[in-house]
Amino acid sequence: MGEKSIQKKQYILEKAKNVFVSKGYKNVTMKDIVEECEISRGGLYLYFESTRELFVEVLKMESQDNDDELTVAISETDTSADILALFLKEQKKELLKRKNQLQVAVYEFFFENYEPKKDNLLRNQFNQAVSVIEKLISEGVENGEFVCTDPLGAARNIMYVLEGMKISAHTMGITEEMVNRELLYIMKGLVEPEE
Amino acid sequence: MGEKSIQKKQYILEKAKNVFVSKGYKNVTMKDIVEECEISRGGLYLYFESTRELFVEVLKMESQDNDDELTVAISETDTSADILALFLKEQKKELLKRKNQLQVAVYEFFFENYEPKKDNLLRNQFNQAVSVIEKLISEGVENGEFVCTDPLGAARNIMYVLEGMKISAHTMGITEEMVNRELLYIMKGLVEPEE
Amino acid sequence: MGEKSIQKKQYILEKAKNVFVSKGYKNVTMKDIVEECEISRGGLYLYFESTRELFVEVLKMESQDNDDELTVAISETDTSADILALFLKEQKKELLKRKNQLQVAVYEFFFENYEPKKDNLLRNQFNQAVSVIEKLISEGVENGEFVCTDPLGAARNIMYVLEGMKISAHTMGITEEMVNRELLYIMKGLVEPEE
Amino acid sequence: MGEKSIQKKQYILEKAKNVFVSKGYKNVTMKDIVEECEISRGGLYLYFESTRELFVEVLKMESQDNDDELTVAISETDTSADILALFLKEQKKELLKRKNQLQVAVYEFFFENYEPKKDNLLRNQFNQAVSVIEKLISEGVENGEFVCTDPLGAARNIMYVLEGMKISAHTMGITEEMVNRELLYIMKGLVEPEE
DNA sequence: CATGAATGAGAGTTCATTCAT
DNA sequence: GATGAATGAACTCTCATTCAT
Repeated sequence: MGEKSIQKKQYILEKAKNVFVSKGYKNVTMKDIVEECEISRGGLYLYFESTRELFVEVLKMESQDNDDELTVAISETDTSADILALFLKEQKKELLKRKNQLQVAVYEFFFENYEPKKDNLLRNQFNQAVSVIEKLISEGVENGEFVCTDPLGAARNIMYVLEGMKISAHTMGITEEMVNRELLYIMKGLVEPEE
Repeated sequence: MGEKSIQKKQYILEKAKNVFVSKGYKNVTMKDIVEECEISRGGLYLYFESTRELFVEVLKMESQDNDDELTVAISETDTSADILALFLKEQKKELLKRKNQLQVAVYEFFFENYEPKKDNLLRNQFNQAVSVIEKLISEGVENGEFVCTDPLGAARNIMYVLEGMKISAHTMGITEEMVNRELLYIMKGLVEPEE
Repeated sequence: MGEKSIQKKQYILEKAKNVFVSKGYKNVTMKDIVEECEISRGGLYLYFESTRELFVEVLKMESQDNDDELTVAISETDTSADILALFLKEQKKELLKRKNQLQVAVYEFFFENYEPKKDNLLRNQFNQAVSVIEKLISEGVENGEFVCTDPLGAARNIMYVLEGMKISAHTMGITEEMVNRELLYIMKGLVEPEE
Repeated sequence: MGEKSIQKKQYILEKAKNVFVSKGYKNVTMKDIVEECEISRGGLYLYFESTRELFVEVLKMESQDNDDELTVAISETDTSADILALFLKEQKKELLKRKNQLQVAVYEFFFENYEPKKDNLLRNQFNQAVSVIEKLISEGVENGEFVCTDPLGAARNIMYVLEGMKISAHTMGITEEMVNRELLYIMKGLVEPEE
């Protein structure tokens, strides 16, 4: 497959992402993709043979993009608390933009394609985020910004709360106020330990 | 529709629940239901006109059943801490039984049928659970079992963690050990305040 | 079948007629009839076994009713010209009441059930009407009201024009003005012979 | 849709016409068309999405064909009376060929799709024919072939008689003799005015 | 007689997938 | 590589008709 083909593949993935964003995963048909891309039915099959394969590739593309963003952001900030705050702010932003994300499609995809044993992208991302947060909290404790006897536990707790809010946003709805309240509760737990 | 029909309707709902449990929501066709019930195509349409309607009814049935269970369980126990522990134990049990629950179907259904304004079953259940937990914590604080300056915040935090674990169970997998770890973290936050 | 049954049969036919009037012939299902009658599905089959049978009976009932009406009307009038005018006025009334007649159903029925050899209700009615008109014209000629050398031909011409207007009313539409114009043309041909 | 597709579309319309000719309009299903065309179910839907759309197209095709025929025929004849006679002869031919025409389907279609306000194909054809006949009669009067004080009225009368015979042919049956008789009556009215 | 639940055939429609060009 | 026509399986839904009660 020449360079030209790689560009076309990329083009298809961008268009496919739009479709998954607006229709989720299960609702998407090869026909939808073909129409969004304005290519021929047969043409699509030269590059991808199912919506599943398309979604996997879209996901790879996305996770690559996200990693890049995160790295960039972190490199521009200061203290641990600042970085954690920034991280949470990013999460909040994601949580609140409705109708504009791949999240539902991701859920639908993993419902069908959940693989406990093999590499699970979501789990890896989750664990990675836990590590980052744990490290931030530990550093924060060291330099006196945070008070916490179990940084790992706290990090996991934060991540599960975020996951909880993420799914809630799509099933029962969530407002900015609600997100703020939860994030504040978390931060208070780190800076103002209960006595 | 006489009494006999009501029984049949009930029968269909039981069978339909099985189907939703094993196939989720979106994958289910009227044909699936018909085959599980071993009735004729037209026969099913006498009672329900879409998988959507079937699912709504299954959900009503389930939430009724759950309310009953909860009430019964609570009436048999003692202190606030005990009740909270029992509640969490129940949640844990739910979390860990895989391939045996409606949860995925519920998610899929609410992705499609999310209604921000009107009565949202999931939100109502969530809020109800928050209230119960808040009350339990408050009572626990009063009788010295717990230490907590913000019972409502704590209750919400617990519920979001549970939601986070619930969705995680279906997308990245979760083990008993992981659940225990989280619940322990929560309980520790209530009984052993950080110093 | 007792008297009670005959009444019920009559009841069903009245209701069935409503359905045929509003939906034509081919669109009507046994279900439609059942719903209009508010009886059970099986109940209808005790009396009629198809929409075809129902329609045939409705038609018999109707043609009986029409004969009665015609007789009554004629007995109350005077000269031949008057009677012919009355007859045409009746036809005009029928022509112009849209959405309120069996005519479309009749057409649809005879399209499917046209029988050249056997007794054909429509042909009989047509021929009968031709005879009546012929007689009226002849009488009119005798008493100097009309001028016509071929009363039978004229009668047939009139009937075909009426048939033409009747079908036109349902396929291309017809207005009162248009009907008046045609009837006037016909009457002028009888009273003011071209020189 | 390339040239090839247009040919196929044409092919389907020809076959569909056969079906409409033999089964009328309402009785025809997409399956009937598919079988007549010997193509796949899905294949038909590539070109037409309903029997309604098919029929509309068949009708367009037919009316195009008819216009062509008429023009050709007229250009080859002489006097007004000759042309009128030719026209009536054509009508007679149409009237008498049973089981070989679209007429019943046309009626059924317009029963359902009668549009009083908008362009109504049948009305347009009717009016056009009236104009032609009127002109022929007028010309005939001018050159002494016909005697008629109201050419327009006569033209309309003729067309309604033709319509009447057309519908009668399908509901009560009509023979060549009957048609001849009516046409003769009409012609006599034009050439031998009553005294 | 009367009911209405139940059946199953059949119509409509959509798409994943193939394949000749 | 690319096209898009063609296929056929699968699903939804509706009714005529039957039959146990």
